[in-house]
Amino acid sequence: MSLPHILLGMLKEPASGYDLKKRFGQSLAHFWRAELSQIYPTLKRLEERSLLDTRLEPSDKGPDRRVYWRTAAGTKEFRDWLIGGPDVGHERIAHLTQTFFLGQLDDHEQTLAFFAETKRYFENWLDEAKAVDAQWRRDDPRYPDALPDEAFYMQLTLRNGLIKLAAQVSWCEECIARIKARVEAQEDAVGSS
Amino acid sequence: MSLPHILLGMLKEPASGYDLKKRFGQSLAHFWRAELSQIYPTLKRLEERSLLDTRLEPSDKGPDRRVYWRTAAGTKEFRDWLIGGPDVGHERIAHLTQTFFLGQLDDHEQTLAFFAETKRYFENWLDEAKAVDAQWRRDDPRYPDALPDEAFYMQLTLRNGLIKLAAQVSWCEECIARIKARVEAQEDAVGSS
DNA sequence: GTCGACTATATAACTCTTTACATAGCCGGG
DNA sequence: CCCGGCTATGTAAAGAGTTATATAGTCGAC
Repeated sequence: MSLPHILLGMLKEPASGYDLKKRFGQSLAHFWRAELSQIYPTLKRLEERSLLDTRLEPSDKGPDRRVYWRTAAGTKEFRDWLIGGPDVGHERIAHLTQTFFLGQLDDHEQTLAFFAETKRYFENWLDEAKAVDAQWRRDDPRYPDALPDEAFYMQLTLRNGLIKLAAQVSWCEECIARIKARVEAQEDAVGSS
Repeated sequence: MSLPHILLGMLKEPASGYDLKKRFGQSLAHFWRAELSQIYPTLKRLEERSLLDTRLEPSDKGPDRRVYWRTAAGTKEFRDWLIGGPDVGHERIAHLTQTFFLGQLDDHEQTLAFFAETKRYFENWLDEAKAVDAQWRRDDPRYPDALPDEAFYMQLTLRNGLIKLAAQVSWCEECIARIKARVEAQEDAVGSS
């Protein structure tokens, strides 16, 4: 249920579907993704509900652009979404469903490879987040606590990434160490039997 | 794309759709949810693909139960899912999309309320996870590292919860402190102008 | 001059997911 | 005896989301 609200949030300034897709790619993409084929019909539906208004604009480097912006009703809907409290309780974390069943795999090399790859994934993402943090710090002397509101709250989402990704990496390290210890304990048991 | 694989994972032992829904409710529900209306057609499709086999069983306390279990092909499909590497990179975290846009809300009382509620949510969940941890420890002297494989990997998902939820709570605390500091800085600026 | 890359919008087909509804047997309480 | 709650299976409708495809203009490279 979030994409319509996210698009409303992004449409404080007028933009086309194509613009919005590009803006997703930057910071928002780390916690929400959307394809053009989902964005276009969603914008259309928001216009039908009078939460957005639209007009065609000529483009100097391609076909006409359909630009959307929030109506007063759209702004109200967006604010109600924010004021309505955090949208929590239905996260889906596929890699944990796999971890949950990993005991059905008898080969511990495969389970170690699973956690090694998971760790690599989170480490790469953490490095990326650290680079963004450093870049933003260089770009604005007010970083992070004296930034204007909009940038400040975006920085809070980046902080969430830094904290959570570090936690994930250390969880992976713990898993790997504990699995290795189990494997060694099993080998000892076999050796002494 | 995970529900079919999750159901295959749960169907190491035969079960009906109704059973599976109840099993979801216990530990798995924290990182994946599914309604009966999604489970039933998914089981049917898995049977059509010959990954499950089924038979009707009489029930002593209600209508007949349709019980499913994995075929050899189903077990292979399930193992391939686990071996295929972690399914990461398309998590969706709605409350961070809200945080991202919170700067568009001018009233800092509302943004503080947002983080207070987010913190409350994660704290409750963390308390629940700690209680499960303590219960499992009481129930089995092998807890946590000498458990049989299946229980051990489930414990790893619980550990993930304990680590990540603690990180989320401290992130919320940091956000609240930093927002309050900004509000005070703004009031000082107004007072001295 | 045409080919590939980028800009730009959109539909089709399919699966996933949620909410609501329909059906029906069993059981205990009032 | 009927009602509510639990067991049990399912369908309908709508929206969410992915992958593939179609169309078409601009621009630079070769």
